Amino acid sequence: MKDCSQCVVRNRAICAGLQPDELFVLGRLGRKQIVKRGQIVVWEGDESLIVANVIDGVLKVSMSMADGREQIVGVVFPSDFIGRPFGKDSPYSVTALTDAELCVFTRSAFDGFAREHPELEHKLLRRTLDELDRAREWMLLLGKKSAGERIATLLLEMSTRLGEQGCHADLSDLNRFDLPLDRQQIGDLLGLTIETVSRQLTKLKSDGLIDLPDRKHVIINDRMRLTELAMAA
Amino acid sequence: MKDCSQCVVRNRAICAGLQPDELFVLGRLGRKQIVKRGQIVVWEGDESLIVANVIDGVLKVSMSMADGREQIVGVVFPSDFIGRPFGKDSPYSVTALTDAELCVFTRSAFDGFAREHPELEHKLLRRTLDELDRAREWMLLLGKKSAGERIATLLLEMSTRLGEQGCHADLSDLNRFDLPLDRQQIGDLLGLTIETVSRQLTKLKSDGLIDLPDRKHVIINDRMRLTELAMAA
DNA sequence: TCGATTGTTTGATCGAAATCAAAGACGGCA
DNA sequence: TGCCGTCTTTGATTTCGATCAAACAATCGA
Repeated sequence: MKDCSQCVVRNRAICAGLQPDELFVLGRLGRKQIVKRGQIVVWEGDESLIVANVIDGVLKVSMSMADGREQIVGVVFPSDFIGRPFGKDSPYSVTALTDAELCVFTRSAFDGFAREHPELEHKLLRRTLDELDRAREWMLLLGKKSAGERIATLLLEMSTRLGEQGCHADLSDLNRFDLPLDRQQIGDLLGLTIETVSRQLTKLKSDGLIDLPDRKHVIINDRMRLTELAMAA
Repeated sequence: MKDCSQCVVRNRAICAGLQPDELFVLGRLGRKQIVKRGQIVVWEGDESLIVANVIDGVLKVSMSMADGREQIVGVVFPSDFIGRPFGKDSPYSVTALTDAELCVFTRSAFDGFAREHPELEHKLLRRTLDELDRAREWMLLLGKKSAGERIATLLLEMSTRLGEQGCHADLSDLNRFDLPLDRQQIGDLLGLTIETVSRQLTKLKSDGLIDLPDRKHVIINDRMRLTELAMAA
């Protein structure tokens, strides 16, 4: 890594808050890596060799069964952390959903550095606690919500997660975004089939809650009704 | 807390590894609390006021929707940690499934102590990473597994989690245990109804994979076939 | 610009689990 | 010991989403 002080996720990633000299040492351990859409960065079941900060792009975290059924268990955005520190194997795969840019560390080097820098471990702990909250929220969705509720929840979640990225002075943009997932991936995230995803999206559109100008682009017209739907209020 | 050095979860809880003087300080911050089966320890949506180590008993972590649908998002055993540190509100409830004994801290006191003791935060981080792995494994179950696969997975998971508790020289006991959950709670954990849970358990019994001498007691007769079922091998 | 490939929508049918309903078994307590 | 309330099992029916099938739309390379 050339110069962490210039990093676009400098103030949001877990390295934020490190002293300049610490940041320099960490920078020497990491290297920037470009990955193409579809590329697998971490393999489920393999030894956990690397961890990384996401600089740009969106990636999925997924687990699968012997017969190929796959569940997406996390979606990762710029400034988020990926990989499984402090563990022998990675229980999940990480795959780029868009072209992406990562700041990659060998796990052993990262683990060592982290153990010597409590501030970094603290940041990682907070992030992991947040990720656990999100995973549990998703368990509620997968265990109890109907197809319509799941789609509504996804759209709102994507709106906010993507919105956290740009620092909008203007929040109106929250209602327009591009889904980084295709229909199959939405299904794998929501525990639904591609057909059900398509039908539910079409229904939301014909009910006027959203518009779908093209495959990826979503416009939320009625955030309130969408929220009611998502929470079954 | 009188004396942490006598604590039954001394070597397994996150306080393990602290120096005697540190343990003394932490001990002054905590107090032992007995809770009865069914008692709610943490309320979903409320300010996160307390965290605790589980000394004895089993508790559930759950989230619910406005209309009452409930999903159990975690089951907690002795030496596990409960509550949401470093966060304003608790996004989930914690309820005792059996009579239980806790070592309770106010969240603010715990947060403060943790920030000053990197070794404790490191233990908590590892535990949170493990819990996240488990949550994601459960997302795969909720999103993709059939009712039969879910029940098989649950029985094996309970067998190992409960087995980690006692330090069995004799491992044969792993195949006999008491479920700390009733049928409704099993349903809330697996995303199934009580009737489906009952039918699937009856099926496993009539197929000879398990025995059910009474409501709570489970005997695993054929762990291998049960494992195949759980993983759809 | 065309044609092939991939991704999406729409329609028809099926099936696993939910729901509705009732009987049965257990456990606690007088 | 016997009764009552709760939990569990079993049976009948329905439903939501899966599966099967085909048309349609978008994207890309030649």
